[in-house]
Amino acid sequence: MRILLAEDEMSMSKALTVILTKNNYSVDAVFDGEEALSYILAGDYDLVILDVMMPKMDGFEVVRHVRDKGITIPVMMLTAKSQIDDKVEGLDLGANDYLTKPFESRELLARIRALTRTAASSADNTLRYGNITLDRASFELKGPEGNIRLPAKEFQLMEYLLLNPGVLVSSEKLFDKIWGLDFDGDINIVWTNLSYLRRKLAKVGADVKIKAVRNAGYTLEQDGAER
Amino acid sequence: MRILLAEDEMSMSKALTVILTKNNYSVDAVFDGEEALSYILAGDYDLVILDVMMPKMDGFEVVRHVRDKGITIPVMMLTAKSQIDDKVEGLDLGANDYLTKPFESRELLARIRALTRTAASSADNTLRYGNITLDRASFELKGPEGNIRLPAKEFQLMEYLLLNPGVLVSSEKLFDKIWGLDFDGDINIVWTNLSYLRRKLAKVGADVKIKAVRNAGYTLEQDGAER
DNA sequence: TCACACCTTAAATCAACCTTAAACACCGGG
DNA sequence: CCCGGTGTTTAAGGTTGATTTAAGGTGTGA
Repeated sequence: MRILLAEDEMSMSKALTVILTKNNYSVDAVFDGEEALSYILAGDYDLVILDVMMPKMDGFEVVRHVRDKGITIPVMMLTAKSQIDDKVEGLDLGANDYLTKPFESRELLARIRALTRTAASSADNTLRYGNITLDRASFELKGPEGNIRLPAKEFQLMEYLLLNPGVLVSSEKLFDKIWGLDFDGDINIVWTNLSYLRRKLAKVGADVKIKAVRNAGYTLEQDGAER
Repeated sequence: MRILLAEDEMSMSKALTVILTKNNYSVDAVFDGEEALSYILAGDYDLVILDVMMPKMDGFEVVRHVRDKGITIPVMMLTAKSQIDDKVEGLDLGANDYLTKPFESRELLARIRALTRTAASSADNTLRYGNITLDRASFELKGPEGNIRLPAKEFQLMEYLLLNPGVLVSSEKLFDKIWGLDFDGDINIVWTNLSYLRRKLAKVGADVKIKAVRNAGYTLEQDGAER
């Protein structure tokens, strides 16, 4: 899951980045509204966290521009103010949620989960497909023959595939989604991590596999199940 | 816009109904959790507002059941309590938003707008002709007797022909279009790939064929159909 | 029936993808 | 502060399947 964090106050930005990263979100931090807007337009984020008060363009402005472009990405607004008028303004302009500082990290994380929840993800924060389960809280991959805790990159790969089961996903998509636009390594990194992930899928006795489609991408599919 | 309101306290329910109705929402009010669940499953609502504390089944339970059925309708939870733990629980169970009583109607309405703001668009990415279809996302050629994933070059040939059904296309045109002007191989390559493609068309039971016109090119035509 | 245009097949080549291992970076404990 | 462990990235060689080449085949019109 990729999150764009737009927060000009450095200590807050750092703290949030640490919290989010520890929870296996891949975070890009920007420090003013204009940067935020351009990153949103260019990048492929699952969520944007916007401070209301920022240099150059405030959070409200950013949201307005984003929505004007028809982009429906979930936006969470942060502010020190707690007046209802501000909340109403933010939500009317297209923010999906609103959090007032100070807040607890548990609440932040819970709200992020709520905002990024999709049809494929269940209420108890686990993803299932075939005989495997991915626990998004503990990052554990569970199968009939054991459980393994996945490292961040492999977790994100598995998560993305489980959110799109049976869908063909190009390796560039995975690359952008998990390593971000500014990572300048080789696409090879995707293959390597998929390889590690496959080994772990085998180890827990999964009946699903990550199938490569040459020149096209990957799909997660269940063993004896031809659609 | 249809809203299901599940709130057992009569005065609150009345008040909410008035507010929502005034704002052009059509509201169905129910007064316990079981009722709420059966209405959600039966009805076609754009949003559900759920009180946490209700007779027979509380709001958390209702959400859990709804999500277990794979229903992704936006849910807003209402509660008198304001502890973070409750918020976390509610959001984790699948609610999309959370509002603590008492609240101002402006905030309620703003949050409803945020939750029901939707944008969904999906382009149909398949080409059809005769009894075959070509899925441009998955590179699959589908016919009555089966599906085959086409390799890139054959796919491009098929795609070009399907975009110009019945039109006479010279082999030079295909050559330039697919292999590019700087490719210095033989025109033979087109014949080879057309040959492979024809075999696959036959395999999926297609009623269309690629007809060669001596000294002119090719046309895609349907079996017994002279246009 | 000859030449030309096109077809088919199979083998050779090439690119994409996989796997492994080693290098590197980071972090918590001693 | 150093050390070992964990996680991430780079690099290199292997495998597989797509692409291209090449060579022989078939049909058709002059």
